[in-house]
Amino acid sequence: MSKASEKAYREIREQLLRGTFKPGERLIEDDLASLCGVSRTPIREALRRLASDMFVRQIPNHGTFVIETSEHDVEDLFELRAMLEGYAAARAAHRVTADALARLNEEIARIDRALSMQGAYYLDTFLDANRSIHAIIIGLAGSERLRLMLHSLTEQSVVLGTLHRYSMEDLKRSNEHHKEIMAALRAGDAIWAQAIMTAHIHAAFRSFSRGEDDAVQDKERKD
Amino acid sequence: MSKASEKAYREIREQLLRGTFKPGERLIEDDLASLCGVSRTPIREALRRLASDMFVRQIPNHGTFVIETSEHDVEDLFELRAMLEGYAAARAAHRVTADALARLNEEIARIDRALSMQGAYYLDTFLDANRSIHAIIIGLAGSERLRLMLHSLTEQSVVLGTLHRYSMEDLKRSNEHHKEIMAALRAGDAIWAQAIMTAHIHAAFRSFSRGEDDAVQDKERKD
DNA sequence: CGAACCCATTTTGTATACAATAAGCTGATC
DNA sequence: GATCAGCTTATTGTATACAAAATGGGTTCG
Repeated sequence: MSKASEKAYREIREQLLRGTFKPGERLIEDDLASLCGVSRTPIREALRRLASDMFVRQIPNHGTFVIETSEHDVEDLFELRAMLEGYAAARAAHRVTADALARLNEEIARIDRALSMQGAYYLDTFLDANRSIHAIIIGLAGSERLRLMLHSLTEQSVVLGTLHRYSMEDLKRSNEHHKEIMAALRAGDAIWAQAIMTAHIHAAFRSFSRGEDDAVQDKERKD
Repeated sequence: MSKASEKAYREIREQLLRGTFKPGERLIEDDLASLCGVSRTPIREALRRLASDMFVRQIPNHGTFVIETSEHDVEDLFELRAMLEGYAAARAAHRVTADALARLNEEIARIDRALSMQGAYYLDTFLDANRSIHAIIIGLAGSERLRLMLHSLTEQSVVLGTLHRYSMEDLKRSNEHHKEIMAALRAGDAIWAQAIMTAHIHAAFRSFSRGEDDAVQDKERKD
């Protein structure tokens, strides 16, 4: 945690996201240790964290392997996220505060500005503000367990490469959803909030799924 | 995992459930090591697992502490379980097999027999069969992620001492729910399955909550 | 020619030793 | 008398050494 363990976690995670370690590949603790410049002890801690994040899979006495992901997995992931975030939004509608609404409004405006200015880093701004928006809503739900579960799911969607696949149209619609979610929260309408949030996640999945079509066909042709 | 780590995990978990380690108490790795008869290395692995199970809370460079639980936590836990198991039941209705129905039927009958015979271990039988029933349904849902999340939640409800609080009436109603869930699955009716499963979990919560009333009132009087 | 067994090597699991950091306590100073 | 500094001790974090287990390859036997 304090230094070596955290460093190892970040480094291995980075390599996994970069694709240096391929799905199914076995990760040797000694190799990772020399790669990260630390001993095996913090490496083992890092691998355990990555396993609980479902980035890798550990088999006792056999080693740890990079997770192999399927199309079915992606759909599963989004469905769970849609359900849990919908639930979070419903709870948030009952517990929303003026301060939270103000913060949501600021983030939503930030996305609007970034998208209209068409600057170089509009996507980074979107991703950052989007993360904040969802964090605020999940925070309003007031369940640490729920927060952890959703954190795990969003982490997993990162490793599946579901980001950077959205068109400008997708991003604009996404932010319109944000505005509607905020309206539902302000109205204290839990069912509305839940429904629009569920739609929001499903729409994101379809955007991703559309962009992925070629790769899917390639994969399936091999079988 | 293989031996020492697993032993340490089970031993510490056992002590936590027994209440030997009190909520908020700090757990010293060295003490646990001598208690379990292993070195600190597997102890640290065990503590990490227990932390991801939310049995303990780890603060970097400060130590690990037994989780402190509140009434709000219990309600939160059951609400999440109700939602997730309801979702699992809905998915199960679409994917149910004849074999699974047969196994469900056997477990339900096992509970009926145990409850009607009033034997000494009817509660153990109930708990075991109940676990099987829920495992079968979650398995039918076909989502490893969902299975893991629910496993974590049920583990947590164990540490909160939510078992051994149910009356005979509660257990009988519970098994009637099981029968109705099975009927919904056989009919392939996802909405019915989801609704009755959600009710099933909420009923369990109210049973538990009722038995807990005195303790709750004591707690609240202090504030 | 194939399969199974045994040995060498690699890799994971555990123990111990060491380093770094935090908590507690004594004593000095204001 | 209280507070803060510095030291001592206790505890966590990391490295290394050792033990157990698994993989892989080669040989032998059917």
